[in-house]
Amino acid sequence: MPNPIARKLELFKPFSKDERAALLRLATGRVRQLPARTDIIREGDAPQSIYLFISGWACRYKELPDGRRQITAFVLPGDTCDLSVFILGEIDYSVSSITPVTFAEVSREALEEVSLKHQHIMEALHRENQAASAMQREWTVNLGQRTAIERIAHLICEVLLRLHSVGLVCASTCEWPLTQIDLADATGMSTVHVSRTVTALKRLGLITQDGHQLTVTDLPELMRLAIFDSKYLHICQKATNDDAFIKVEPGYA
Amino acid sequence: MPNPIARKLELFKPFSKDERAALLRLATGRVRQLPARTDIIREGDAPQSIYLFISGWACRYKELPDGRRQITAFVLPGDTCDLSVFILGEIDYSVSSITPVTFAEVSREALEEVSLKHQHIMEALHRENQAASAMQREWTVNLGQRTAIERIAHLICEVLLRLHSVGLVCASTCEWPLTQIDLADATGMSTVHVSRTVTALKRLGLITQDGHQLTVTDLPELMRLAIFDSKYLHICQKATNDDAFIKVEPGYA
DNA sequence: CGGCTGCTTGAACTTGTTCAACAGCGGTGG
DNA sequence: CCACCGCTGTTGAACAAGTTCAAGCAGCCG
Repeated sequence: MPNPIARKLELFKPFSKDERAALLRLATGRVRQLPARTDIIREGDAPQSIYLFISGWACRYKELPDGRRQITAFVLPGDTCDLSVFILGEIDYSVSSITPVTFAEVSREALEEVSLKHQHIMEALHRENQAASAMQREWTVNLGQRTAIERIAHLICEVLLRLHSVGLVCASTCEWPLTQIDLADATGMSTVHVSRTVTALKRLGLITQDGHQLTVTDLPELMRLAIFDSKYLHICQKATNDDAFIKVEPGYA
Repeated sequence: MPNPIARKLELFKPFSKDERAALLRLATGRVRQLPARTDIIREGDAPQSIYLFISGWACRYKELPDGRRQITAFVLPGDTCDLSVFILGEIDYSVSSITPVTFAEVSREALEEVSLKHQHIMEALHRENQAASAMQREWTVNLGQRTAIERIAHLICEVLLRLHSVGLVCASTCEWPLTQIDLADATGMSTVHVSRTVTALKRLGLITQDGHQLTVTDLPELMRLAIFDSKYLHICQKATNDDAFIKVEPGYA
């Protein structure tokens, strides 16, 4: 599999050979591995690096002092985390691995050096960052306006398309390491209701699960149910042609 | 009143005389006024300018095709909207005025020119942008984890502190142009329940309303109820000393 | 004055939560 | 190898939170 970071950052605009090489150097420099369910960043940290995620799933979350926990985003291969450190200083959320993860650490200095020489790489990182903001807005809509089944369906659509954009979906099937507890924390629902809702999606013939694999058996209908409009992901269409099983409709309709 | 844009952008790091002058030039260049309840940006637009809000309230929102509407942020004096245009191209949300608003339009060219000459201004704009992302994350938490009364309380705390940071709060009182419909769209609740919840906050002696003015009569208790931690706003502490009536506790506790 | 919009209140209803019991599975240790 | 344990997911039943429907009221503007 090609490096998901290059793949993801190139979605909008292909890199030159030079740029790709520079990016690869970044992504193979200080590579770290962590086991599943381990904190990578804790709220209040002020890390001196950004992270480029190479493999595995993680999540960003915030906790209330009484233990309530909201997952605010999933971090998938090819994602970066998080450019804002250098701008805001202190971080107001935590990041934790869900599966074992590997990621590259890029120091502020390394990043600055690259940004001088390779403007396009910096631009791509900023675009990635803004796309993450757009996702955050859509999550706000998801929690505020959608019903339980719409929420879960929407989340599945989002993850599937994002995984697809980095080549991690095959025949509408992808890894699915999320527990229903994760799903509950991401959608603001109780685990009990998540269970019932996922069951409902299966009974509707929209998804099936086999171990840690999830298959979307009727993506158009899942997207319709979720009122899913992929525009907010800002993923270039070109990427979605690799896999004949995914056809992203322009707009809802 | 001093220009809220300079005031807001300077919260983190004061500008030089030169920079302040340049910013003022931007903010007094192409100034536009719009009446209340008017769209400023529509989803799908690709504006060639960013907006610096000088006076009045606006909101960012997204609509589902069936009419459900989620306000994802309030835009207050001193806020900018939205740097990401130039990075992502097409915009995935709408912005609409709530009161009559005045704002300055800054073209891409003007911005690029300033960014070359006045690095600090650009940095401040980026910081503002990242702070908006942090707010969006907190809104996700608000909708996902907090109960009705906590949500409304949290929203009031946020707006009060933000207004305070640009000098628009006096003796714990501020303008409050939001209808309960706005509040409902922002918190994902029905207007009926917003009404009951606001009434509850009044009965608890935490807030009072007089026409379009809102007074927070017990901010510490409101913050406690809301489980409000101001850190996510990334507002410098210094700003909050101007008004003796507001004391932001560090952390919840 | 009349009509509109926004706010309030009651009552019935819906959605999702909580509590509780249990099943399945994988890992660990005897 | 089996017994046991903890974790995850499932299901039922009672319950709570928030919605919907409906009516009425207050304030504002023309």
